Amino acid sequence: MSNIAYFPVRGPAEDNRPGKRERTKVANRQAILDAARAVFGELGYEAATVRDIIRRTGLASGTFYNYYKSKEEVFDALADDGARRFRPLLRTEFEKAVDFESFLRGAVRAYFDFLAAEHESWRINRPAGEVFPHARATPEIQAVFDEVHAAFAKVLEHDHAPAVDLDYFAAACIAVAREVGDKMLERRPVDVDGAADFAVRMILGGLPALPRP
Amino acid sequence: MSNIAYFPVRGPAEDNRPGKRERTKVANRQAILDAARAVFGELGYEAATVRDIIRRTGLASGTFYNYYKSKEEVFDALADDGARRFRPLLRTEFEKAVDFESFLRGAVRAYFDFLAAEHESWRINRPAGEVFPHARATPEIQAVFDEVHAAFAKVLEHDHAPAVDLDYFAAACIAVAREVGDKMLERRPVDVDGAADFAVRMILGGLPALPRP
DNA sequence: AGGCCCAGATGACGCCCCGTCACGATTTCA
DNA sequence: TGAAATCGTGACGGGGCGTCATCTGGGCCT
Repeated sequence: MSNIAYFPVRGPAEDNRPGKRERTKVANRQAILDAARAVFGELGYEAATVRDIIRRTGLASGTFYNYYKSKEEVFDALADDGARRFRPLLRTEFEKAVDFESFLRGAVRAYFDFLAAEHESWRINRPAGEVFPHARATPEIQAVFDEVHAAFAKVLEHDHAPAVDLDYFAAACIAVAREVGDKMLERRPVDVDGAADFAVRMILGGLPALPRP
Repeated sequence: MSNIAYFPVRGPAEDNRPGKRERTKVANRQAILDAARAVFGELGYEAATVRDIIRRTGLASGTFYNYYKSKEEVFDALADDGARRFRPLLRTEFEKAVDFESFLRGAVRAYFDFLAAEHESWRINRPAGEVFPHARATPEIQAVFDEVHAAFAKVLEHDHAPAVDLDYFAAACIAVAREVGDKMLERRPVDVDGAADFAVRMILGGLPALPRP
């Protein structure tokens, strides 16, 4: 053996790759998240257990609790993840928008596209009838709601639109988008355009403005 | 003591009161339901256990399972109970209605009144943030949805209104009513009139028709 | 009234899942 | 290289779940 010891040389391009500890940590966290998505998809939320999730990763049961406190927390992390990925799309629509109508149309369209895409990674083999607790108000989801609320306020003000009860209005819009979005996913083929058109007209003009099929 | 023994005489008005067996059965079922309502109110749905419920009744744990299969089933029974009590109110509104607008107004108003009344018996001491699985599609709740759907179809046809995508439309209306109703309950004082007015205008005319506060 | 029968109340039991913790392996740092 | 820190591990106690053998008392007959 050379008596010149080997030391990893860090060149000018500093190797800022985290150490092994850190790498396995993020890998484990991600593995648990992936396993959880799969298990929730196959067994449904209620039936899934922490051990079902951790078993799929090959890790020990105790390890799960180094990353998440409970099944609920993992689920919330998945939900947060979705919300976190959606937020930039929403922001883009806000920046593109020139008035309330264009913002609404863009945002609904973005949401429905997002829904359709996510749909694939979830509905693998879900027991019929079970409903995921979509409504969980995780921090990131709440942030999305707040952002919608704020965007509505700004855009409506810019339009010199008459003041409305924003709390009710934003809630109603989100409700319409959610429900029509859900129904959209149940139809074959999935018609994002049609559903988005419906939701936008519903919000902008109510019953008289709806498309006639 | 008189030597003329006392025998309860069953007159022509036959005593068809059920026997003691049957009476304790309905009493137990009701006791479990009441206890469940209280426990769900105090601990929230997730934290509540079958034993919390049965303990409050003084019955043995096994007895619970003579009446309901699980915590879920008891919760669904409570939800069904609410839906079953609401259905006649909805039907009354349908019979009173002369056109779509009057039906919608009556139905929304009835629902919000119902919500405000039920509110009392539930929000006793609920842990903040937890959301009940309102969305559970129990048979009775599904029946209410179907009835709204059917009523919409009949009333709109009677109005000679242009055909719309009833599935989307009914879902959107229910979503608006639910969400605005929820928000209504969070405000002090609870303003049923204002909330109903908002929801009805939202559905009938969308954003431009909303009241300006 | 007395006796038989069975619906249904009872609670102990075994099962499974939960969350913890003491231990050991591996990485990091001096 | 050795000490210290970090984190994976799986056994364990705790507790809720749903069942079942047993017991109790109401219904019904003679």
